[in-house]
Amino acid sequence: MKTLKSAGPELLMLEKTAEMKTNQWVYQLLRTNLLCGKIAPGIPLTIRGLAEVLGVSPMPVREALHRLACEGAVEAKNNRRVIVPMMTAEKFSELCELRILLEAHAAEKALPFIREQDIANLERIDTLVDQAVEQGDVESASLHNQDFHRSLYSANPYQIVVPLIESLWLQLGPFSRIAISKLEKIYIVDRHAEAIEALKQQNSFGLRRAIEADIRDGIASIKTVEGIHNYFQGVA
Amino acid sequence: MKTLKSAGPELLMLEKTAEMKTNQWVYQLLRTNLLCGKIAPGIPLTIRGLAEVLGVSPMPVREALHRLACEGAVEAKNNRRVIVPMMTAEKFSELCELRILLEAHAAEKALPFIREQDIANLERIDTLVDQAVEQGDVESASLHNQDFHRSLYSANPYQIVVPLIESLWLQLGPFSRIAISKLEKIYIVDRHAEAIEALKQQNSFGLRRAIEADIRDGIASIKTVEGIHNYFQGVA
DNA sequence: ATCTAATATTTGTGATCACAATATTCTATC
DNA sequence: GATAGAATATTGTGATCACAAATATTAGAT
Repeated sequence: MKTLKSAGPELLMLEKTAEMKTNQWVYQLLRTNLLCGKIAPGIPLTIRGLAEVLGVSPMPVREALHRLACEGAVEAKNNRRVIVPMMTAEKFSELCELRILLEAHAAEKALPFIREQDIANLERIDTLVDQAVEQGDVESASLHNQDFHRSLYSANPYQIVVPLIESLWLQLGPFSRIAISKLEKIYIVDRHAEAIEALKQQNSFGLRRAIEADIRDGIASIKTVEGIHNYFQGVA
Repeated sequence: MKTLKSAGPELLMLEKTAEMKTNQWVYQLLRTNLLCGKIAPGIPLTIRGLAEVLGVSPMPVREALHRLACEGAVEAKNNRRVIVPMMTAEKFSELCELRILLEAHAAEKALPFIREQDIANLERIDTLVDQAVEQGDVESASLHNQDFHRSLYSANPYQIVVPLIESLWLQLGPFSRIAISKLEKIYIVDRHAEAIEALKQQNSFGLRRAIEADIRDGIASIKTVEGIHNYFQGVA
């Protein structure tokens, strides 16, 4: 049986800062690795195995795995095995549709709360995305892109939808990264710029369109990736 | 300070069946009590306190509370206190909008997968709702109503959206119950019947409309409840 | 050599303990 | 009497252990 331990410590490590609690560190670390696709679908994740690799007690790992299962990032089988779920074409399609549905709604709901400083902040983040893409820093680009979306939606103080959206991102796993990495720079800049322009004009419909297009561009770019089909049906 | 323990063991108890694991029992019990509104907003929930009331070790309670926090049913403050979140008018409104958005989508996506036996099953569940409402059994009516919606959406085997919807129900907490309890019987029957009729005719648009109307009816009925404003802003 | 049964290992869960951080209560001072 | 500070109690977290269930491995029989 192939396990994570036998597959080698292929985990991307995050350094644990002092003020950070262990459970948060483990959670963030596993979350990041799942989003990167570092942990292949089908490989069983065990509490003790991960605890040993990370050098912590099983307790924080237990907690993090439960939370990730709750968010849909990992799947708790009834054999009481925890694995990274397989991706299927249908599941991928449904996740993308839900992203568009929820993020367009979230953007529209955030619009009335957007102040000048929020727009300035979004422009700053967009610059960071731009720079990261230019430098080919996929990790940063993906991170800042998510930050752009989250910052926009979070302008609405009555927040229900952002956690739901983040759950979708988690379930999309490595695909959100792939989208960013393969995307021509101009696309991202365009869509984000369009969104910012719509914000300035208080143009609700334009904002929806910009966000929807941003997501669709990402999806379209994924389909151009060579050998992307290997990511489906669990073939790592 | 008013705590759960000092407030008395006002918890609605579920009996723990043998094949049920302790953590599931605790989770279901707390979940049910939150949906009933048995636990008032603002009251701090402590691991040890609940463990003592339930007669279990702190460990399953710790797990259940973390999961409920992840689902938005309880709120983990940074003081590391866990409380039932307050309901505000804006939050309530946003939750209802998201319910309509997601459930209409879910219904539409389920439609192509609906078989004859699914329709028969939905009709059976609807009868149960009907009976429960007739007998004034709010608990059963609420349960069967949720079952109706969940069964409909779950016909789609590529399920992403149902957990998101269930999270919304949890965050709406006691309100979903109130809606059922105060609703004139005829309304529910009508909307569910409309939905079933649309299913039979493979009428996607009609199905959306029926589901949306069903949810809106519930919301409308809530607003007629005497003293409903006490449920907002945390006044228990 | 292959299939089955028994053994051994691994795994998740639940319980208990230690500890640091937070909250609460008590006390001294003005 | 009110307020600030100290002492006390409570809480969540992390670690370790015991145990039952599930898996993996081995032994035996045909």
